[in-house]
Amino acid sequence: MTTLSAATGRKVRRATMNDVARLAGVSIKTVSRVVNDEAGVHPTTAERVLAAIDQLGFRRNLSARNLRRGSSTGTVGLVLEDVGNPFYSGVTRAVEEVSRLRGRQVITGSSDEDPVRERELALEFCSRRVDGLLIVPAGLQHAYLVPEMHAGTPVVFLDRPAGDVVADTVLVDNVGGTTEAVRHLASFGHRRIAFLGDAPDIFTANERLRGYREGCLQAGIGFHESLVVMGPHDEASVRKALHGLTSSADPATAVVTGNNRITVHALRALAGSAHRPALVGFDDFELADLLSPPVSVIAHDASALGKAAADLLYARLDGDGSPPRRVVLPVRLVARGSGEVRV
Amino acid sequence: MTTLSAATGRKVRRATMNDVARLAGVSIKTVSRVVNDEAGVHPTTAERVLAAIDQLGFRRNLSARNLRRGSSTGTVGLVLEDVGNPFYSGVTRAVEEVSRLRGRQVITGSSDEDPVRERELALEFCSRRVDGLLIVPAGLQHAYLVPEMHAGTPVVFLDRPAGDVVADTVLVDNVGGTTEAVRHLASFGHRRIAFLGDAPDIFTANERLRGYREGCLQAGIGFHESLVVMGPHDEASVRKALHGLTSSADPATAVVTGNNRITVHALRALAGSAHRPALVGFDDFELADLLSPPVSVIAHDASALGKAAADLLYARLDGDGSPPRRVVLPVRLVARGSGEVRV
DNA sequence: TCCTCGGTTGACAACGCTGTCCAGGGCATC
DNA sequence: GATGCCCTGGACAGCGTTGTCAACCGAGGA
Repeated sequence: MTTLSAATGRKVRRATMNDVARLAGVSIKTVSRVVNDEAGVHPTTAERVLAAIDQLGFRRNLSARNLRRGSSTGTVGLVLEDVGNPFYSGVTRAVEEVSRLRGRQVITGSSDEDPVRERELALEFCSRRVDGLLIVPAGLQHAYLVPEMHAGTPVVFLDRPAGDVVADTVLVDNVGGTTEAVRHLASFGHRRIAFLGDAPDIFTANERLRGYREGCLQAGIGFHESLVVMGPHDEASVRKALHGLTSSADPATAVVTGNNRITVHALRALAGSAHRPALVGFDDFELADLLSPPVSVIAHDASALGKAAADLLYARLDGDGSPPRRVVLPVRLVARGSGEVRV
Repeated sequence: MTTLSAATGRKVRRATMNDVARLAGVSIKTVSRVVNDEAGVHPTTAERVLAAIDQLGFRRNLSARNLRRGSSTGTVGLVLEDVGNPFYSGVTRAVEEVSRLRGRQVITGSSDEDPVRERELALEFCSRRVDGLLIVPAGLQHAYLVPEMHAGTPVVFLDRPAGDVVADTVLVDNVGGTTEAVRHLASFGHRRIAFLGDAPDIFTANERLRGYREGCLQAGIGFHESLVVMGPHDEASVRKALHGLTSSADPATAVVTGNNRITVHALRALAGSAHRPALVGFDDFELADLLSPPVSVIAHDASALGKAAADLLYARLDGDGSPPRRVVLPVRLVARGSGEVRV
């Protein structure tokens, strides 16, 4: 590979084993042996080789090595919505942690919830011959992965299931969590409980809506379409939705927010308002306990999600050939104050 | 490459161009031409090849391609302290963004502030022949990178300078920011302003301490060793330090915290306490505006940092051979309330 | 002295792909 | 009918590395 030297702007070529061999006056195979700590090299020879390596700044080319050995590339691909989102960076960290123990590197990419971009990323990773793929799916079409899976690249879906592919999947208990949130609020006397969710084509948003409905039914307060707003993303739309919900003739006295971003937008919208609805948010977030009132949440663990998915992937890489599994991680309600307000 | 098929547990081999060629009844070179959209293939032939590709689930092996072409691997390596930390995940996102436009993938790794781990990661990335390296340095020894840089791998240091290597570096104005924080507090009448910083062997911690001292001198309130505590990491030690500072005979009436983690620990320690010292924290963080009182901070932009570093790296990759640059990004004081309290 | 044996070392091919160069066939031109 | 050119397709080498196999060398035993 030739490239411009940062220091000099001169064209440079990285030293190869051949260069080292020439300089050390040995065959290339001997260099290979030294580099790979293989037995059967005379100490004196090894020393000469090491000196040459040092002098030339040689570093073994892993691509060539893997190509020749036909072995794994030692990488796994992680496609998520946004590496910058604290929730996903927790996932990333956990995946990295597990991968480090397995001696593998993680390549990440953000799909920004765009199915096309997801596909590009995943296939690009496959071209790089990652040993496995972890994907937070955007959209519902994943048939494009079938050839890859068939060719031996294990795929694990995180946080959401794939649309049209049977594969390992790790989810959190979206339905159970939201159900519990509603029942919790109802236990404090609330009967007009609103739900503010993400766009309904997102799996988790839909599941949480299901859980909300289920909670309403279980609490005996009925499910009212008018108390549901799906899709608001930014602060303005959340503010507007909240205003609509709490200022109607028969206003909502409590709100369940469908994810951490919506929760934060809602908190900002409600800041300083005179009478605030009770609130339980899906997803925990830092400092929730320091707000006033502290925010009650349905908590689940990004690292647990990442770890479970990575464990599953590595089990496949270890040869686990059992049928695809679906793991659902538990969530727990953390009562901090904002949800424990009587009507 | 052989591996176990996730679906069947059977050994599978990915199809190669050779397989495709055999199936389509053409030469391997013709397959290559089709795959690379090269001109000069009869449409009928191309169609036959594409059908074979489809049938076999062939996907070009990028490692082999890059090896043969001697071209870039299309990857850059990013070594930071912890991908899970929101600050760094903002950096990661920005790097990814810039890289995407340049058609490159990002490989990340967390050093956990461990120089040995940082070195392992960086050199592993070099073995993978990343086109460039972005490093948030841990420790002060980076001579190990000299052969790599000499071999043509550009390196940009982020957030902190390297110890013993002259290279491109992107920093934020640590000194200026802390100086401003102290002067700001002093302008509200504070004369006993404490500083709670990270371990002094971390560059940013040390710089911010310098800024603190400078601020004290500029404000004419003198620098008092007894008002400085460096090194506390966890909530317990921050709590202890704060208690010591605010309950002495001549207590601190204001505090500057040295980074976002310390700020958060301090806020937690101070929560519910009767009279709180004025506080300005280094690093902005989400929800700072929603706490009571809202937290004043020295803000700087993780994405700006990541973008600046990535831009610098890609300039080098584009052949920029000018002397190493040091970019210092501005910070700004965001007054939200916690720092605007009179003595 | 010859042979064997263990310890070292090297020649060579091949991993999957692409750049170079050449062959064959069809067509227009002379 | 011969010549030259374009179009299509293939043979071959080689990117940097490692697995295979064989060669060499000195020592020790028959």
